Amino acid sequence: MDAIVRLDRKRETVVAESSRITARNRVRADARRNRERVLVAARAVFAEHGIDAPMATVARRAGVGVATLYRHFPTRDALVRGAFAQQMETCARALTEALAVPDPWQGFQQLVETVCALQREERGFPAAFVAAFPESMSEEAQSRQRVERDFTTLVRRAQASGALRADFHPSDLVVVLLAHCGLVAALPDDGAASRRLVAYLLQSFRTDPANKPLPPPTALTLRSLPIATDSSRGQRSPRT
Amino acid sequence: MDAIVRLDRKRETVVAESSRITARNRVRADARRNRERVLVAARAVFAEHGIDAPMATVARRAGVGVATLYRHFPTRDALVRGAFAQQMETCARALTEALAVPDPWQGFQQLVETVCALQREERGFPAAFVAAFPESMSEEAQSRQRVERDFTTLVRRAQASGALRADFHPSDLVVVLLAHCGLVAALPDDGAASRRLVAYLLQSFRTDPANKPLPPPTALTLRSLPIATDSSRGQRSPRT
DNA sequence: GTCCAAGCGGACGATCGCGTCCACTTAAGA
DNA sequence: TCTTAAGTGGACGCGATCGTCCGCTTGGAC
Repeated sequence: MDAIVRLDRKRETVVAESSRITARNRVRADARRNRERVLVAARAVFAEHGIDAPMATVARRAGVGVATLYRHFPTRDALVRGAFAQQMETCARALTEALAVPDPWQGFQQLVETVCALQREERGFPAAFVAAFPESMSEEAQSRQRVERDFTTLVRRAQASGALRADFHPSDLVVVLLAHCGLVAALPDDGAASRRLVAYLLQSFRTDPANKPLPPPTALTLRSLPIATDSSRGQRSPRT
Repeated sequence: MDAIVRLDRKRETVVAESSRITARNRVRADARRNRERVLVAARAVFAEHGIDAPMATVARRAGVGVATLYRHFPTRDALVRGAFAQQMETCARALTEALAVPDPWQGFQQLVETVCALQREERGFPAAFVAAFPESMSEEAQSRQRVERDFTTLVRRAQASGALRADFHPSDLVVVLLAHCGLVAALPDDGAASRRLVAYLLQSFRTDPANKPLPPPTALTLRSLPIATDSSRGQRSPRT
């Protein structure tokens, strides 16, 4: 494998394509450490300045050079995906767990609440979730298809049990998640608004609206909104 | 008024401050025309590339120079506000009209649906709505206070009539609008998702869920999402 | 200890958007 | 028609971000 054309710059690519399998274990310790540092820094910076924050800011926060960052994550998308891979996996796992819950409605409810809680707790994750959707939720198309099939199964079961309204459509999950993403992205606060929205939506999904008490209302008024202050504006056009 | 200090550069400012009232009618015809052109172009460009689109793009689309644009709208915020002032006024008017509807629940429902329809139809407006919230919905703090008071009145009435659930809080309107903004911003499509969300929420706001049929579900699946395609990515990081 | 390539950092040129400045154009009153 | 200042356009300087390039450092095999 070493006899292949060595046009200097091509070298790296060739190695990457041909011998990554054998080199897997030969990744330098400092490289692995730096990669991890970058991911931690990326989550912090993205949470603070939004996922459009300058790559250099992430690098500085991580204590590495920009080149190091670009080597590990050639594009911003790759970095975003890397930074929130864990959260994405948790989402996927939540679905599996939901299917395992005996009462299908409880499973359904738990799934929605878990995913929304995840979005509300990790700042920057909602934006990443929305931006990377087609590729995300899992790495490959096949896996995505499985997620879809599993969720449909969950919906069918919950409807069969009589708890989930018959006209709920699996695509409504996307609607809920995107709306929720928008809400938490606009309101980086304690999550009261998020909880409130989720409670409302879950109630309207039930066949029998048992009318459980809602979580407490938010302190929002039309005039005392934390939006468009310097901090949240930074979400859109970040500075160093 | 002409005898005031004329330090060359100060001139414009002085005139603006002292004689704008008399000059109101003396605005040149071409200036007014250009202003209008800029507004039209701004709406088009914002709809296409998001409200972060380069100012130069708006100017080019309007067929004017950048200086002209900056003269009429010194900041991006001013331009955004100008571009969507009409929509903002429509929102405010919708509240007044909702109060005039005999059945308070119908008024409430109509208000939510009107505002959401507006957000869904004018691309770029949702982002402007969220970004400019504290200043928007009306020009002055006093006016904002009136909006808040009127909406609270509407809510009280609807609750007294028994149709709106007692634990609905006026701040929930903010929650609904922000969530809806997020949804339509993420999904620049035909509005099916928006209608679906609004219907769900309105149902969960009712005391007696008459369970009217929902609007048709969206065609969304977990894998065939129009998000993160080139067109919607342009919403976030616009190019010329 | 020696070696060497994987890995590293930071400088650098390119690109882009911003907002100002200034010389020119033109609307509109006399 | 003449005058004039309001209005215009585009070039330009500035600063920020991008992603690459290249010489140096260091992990780890021997």
